[in-house]
Amino acid sequence: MSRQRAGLGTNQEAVRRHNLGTLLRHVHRAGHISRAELTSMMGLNRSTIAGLVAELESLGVTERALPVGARQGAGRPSAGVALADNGPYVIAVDLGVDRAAVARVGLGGVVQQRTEAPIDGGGGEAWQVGASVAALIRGVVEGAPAAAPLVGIGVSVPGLVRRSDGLIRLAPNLEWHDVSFGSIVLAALGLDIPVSIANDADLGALAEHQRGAGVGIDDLIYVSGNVGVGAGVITGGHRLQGAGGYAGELGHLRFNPQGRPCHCGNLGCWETEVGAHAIAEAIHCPADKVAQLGEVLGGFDKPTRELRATGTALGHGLASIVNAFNPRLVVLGGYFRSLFMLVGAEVNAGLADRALPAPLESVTLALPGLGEDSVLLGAAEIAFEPLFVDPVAALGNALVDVRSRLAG
Amino acid sequence: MSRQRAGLGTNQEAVRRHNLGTLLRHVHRAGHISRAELTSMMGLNRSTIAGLVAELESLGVTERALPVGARQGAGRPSAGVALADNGPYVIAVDLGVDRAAVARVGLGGVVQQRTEAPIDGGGGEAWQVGASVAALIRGVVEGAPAAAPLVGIGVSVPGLVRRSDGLIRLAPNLEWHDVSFGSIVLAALGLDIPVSIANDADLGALAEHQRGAGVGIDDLIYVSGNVGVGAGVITGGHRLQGAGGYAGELGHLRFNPQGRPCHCGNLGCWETEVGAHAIAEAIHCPADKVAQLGEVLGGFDKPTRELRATGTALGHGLASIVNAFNPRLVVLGGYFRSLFMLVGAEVNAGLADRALPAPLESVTLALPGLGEDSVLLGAAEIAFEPLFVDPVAALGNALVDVRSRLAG
DNA sequence: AGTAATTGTTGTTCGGAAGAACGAAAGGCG
DNA sequence: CGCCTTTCGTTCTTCCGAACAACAATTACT
Repeated sequence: MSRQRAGLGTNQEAVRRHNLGTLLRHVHRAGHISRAELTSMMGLNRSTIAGLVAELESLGVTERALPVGARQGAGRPSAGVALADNGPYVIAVDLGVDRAAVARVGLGGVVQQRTEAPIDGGGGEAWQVGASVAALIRGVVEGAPAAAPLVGIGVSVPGLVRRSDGLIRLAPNLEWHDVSFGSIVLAALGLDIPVSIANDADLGALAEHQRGAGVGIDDLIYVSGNVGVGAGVITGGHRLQGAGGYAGELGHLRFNPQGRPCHCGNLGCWETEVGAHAIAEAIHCPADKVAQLGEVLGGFDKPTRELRATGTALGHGLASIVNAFNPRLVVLGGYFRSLFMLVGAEVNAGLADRALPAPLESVTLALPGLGEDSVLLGAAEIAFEPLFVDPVAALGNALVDVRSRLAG
Repeated sequence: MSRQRAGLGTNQEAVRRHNLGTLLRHVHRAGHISRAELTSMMGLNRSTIAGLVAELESLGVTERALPVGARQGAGRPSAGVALADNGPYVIAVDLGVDRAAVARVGLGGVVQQRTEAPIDGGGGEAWQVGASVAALIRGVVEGAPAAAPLVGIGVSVPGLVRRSDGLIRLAPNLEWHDVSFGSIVLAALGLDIPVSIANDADLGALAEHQRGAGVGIDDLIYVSGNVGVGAGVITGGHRLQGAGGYAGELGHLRFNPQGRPCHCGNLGCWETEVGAHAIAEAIHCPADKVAQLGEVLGGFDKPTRELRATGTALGHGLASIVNAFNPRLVVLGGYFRSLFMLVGAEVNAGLADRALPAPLESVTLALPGLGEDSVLLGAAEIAFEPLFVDPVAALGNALVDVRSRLAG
């Protein structure tokens, strides 16, 4: 779950910090869990768990709950650990091509409040979008209890995000270059809290791994069809980020060097065959509907010949991906969801035809288990992350009574 | 450095185990290191380090050494921690297409003894190869001090290895399917010790990361030209294995669908353009020399036009890889080493032409820092791994006086 | 009702990291 | 050359927190 900083020893405080964070991670994952389960899962003593739970309760994060329902055999029922009302929450932002979604999300991945608004995709300046997003954030923060601490903001962006500082290097469909969106939003809000920014497909992968179609699966890929084609990779239970954070740009895998020109400057990238513009052209979809390609595809009840060919191309590209990453699961998000429901047979056939036998035999293609909210929940996850690394410190940095601060 | 099992808490013994293992890992990496450096790197107290070092000394793993040379400023010089003679060692096996190399490797990656012998690549049955390898192992074990404990055996294989049990699923150039090579070697030796088996490119990546061109670089790829084309990926400092352990099969990325047939059944895999057979054909190298393609290429002093085209194709393929994984370093091993020395300009140009700007700007192509021994040292690394996870337990399982056991 | 099984609670033990005090070994300086 | 400063090893003590033991609480089963 956690990857330690290399080479460090474990000192006394680190033990407590890690155990407290791990316990909270379990509660976050399960929502409602018994102390007995925590004891067996964490491999610690009953009394140790009791101490940790007591600390979380005194921090206002969890509260004692009734025993969790189904039991087997005799014995005293184990007390439940549940998430507190007025517990910590985060703001999740999903920046799409034509709209921004903002939600207040509590522990357990509970969407407490949600709004969205159209944004000016093409020529919209970043500060304008930032102002719109800030307004949406104000809206969802209004509804939060004053006592609840705000841990941070997580933002999903359809583009390349530098992991060292969250700078948006390139978001082709927003036409952004080197935008420090975190600073923009914080300035518009007048707040100073941690902002985590990441690529939309990466966050889709994270969310599907945590609470979607990929629960318990430590090697999965979320392939996102969202005008451009991107992917998020979870390997060994961790996000594959790469040196700069740009890993997963699978839309620009070489696919057909005799193919069409891609906006990246090359010929025949995979995206030129299975990207939104290519599909829109194949089904004679008007250009202004490309951003809603998922809905358009959902309107089909039978695949056309062109769509079947696209499905095969999708499968062929996935074969390269399966060979390279050997995932157990590939989740098809964005408009690929609708496409896969139409031409799943062709996709699977194309994959089976081109992948190596060994990696092929253990892989499954699946639809997202969280529907459209994958990415938003992923944004919430990265915002929560500091809380699981060091609960006490993260709560110390969190903001309480955000509403009045926003007013002032 | 170490990835904990997910969800577990840290109990008392785990702390000591982790600290002892981490300290030993540092000594293994540096070879000779001062206690003061260990104190600052691990973030623990002086007295704690002293206790850990004392335990390692009593285990016979390290011994007290003179202060490490260069110092700055005043103060008492810090005692050195050095590797003990008669310390633990492993057997590393590198199974090539036409020869097997076997070495006795001590902590610090010190090759203490090394042999190799030709093996019957094409039709050689696995048990025959296993017998040859066992004989080589007997040879290098002969030279070991009787008191030194043997921790395990690490084996590198040019093929797909299942990570759950080390089964060799497919080694095309050995013509092996589903071979349990570990059991075969152990049976031939009459011993029972841990055997770790992995793909050659994976181990090359590991070794270059640990002590080669990629020291300190947590995101790198080792691309191996070794008849077939494979790759090992280190991401976030850890091996990218995938669900079954087959990740990194980049030789079968789709490259040119109008291209030549590949032995995997598809058309135009990258391997059909930059694989050994393709290159051999391009330079009119006789078929029986393909296994020595590296040496053959080393004989060129000027690239031919065909080789320059191959270099460009290599660069184009690497562009897809750089887009997908965003490494900071790509190490070109096997015959790619010789090829890169000849046509490095074309490779770099091909890469720069096709990769996305963001991942491109931070990536470097490099030659292996360990030459031909990358893979062998990687095999030693995986054999040592249990020692760093739990030194006391691993030494408890290790064999002492192996020579007499082999005789009996 | 009685027993076995499981868990919460409380007080104690114990392992090991941290900290303080002191001596040892170097460099720098007059 | 002696003294001071700096840094480190050594030893002893402290302290944190996980483990453990004993007992009470709560269920299922007979």
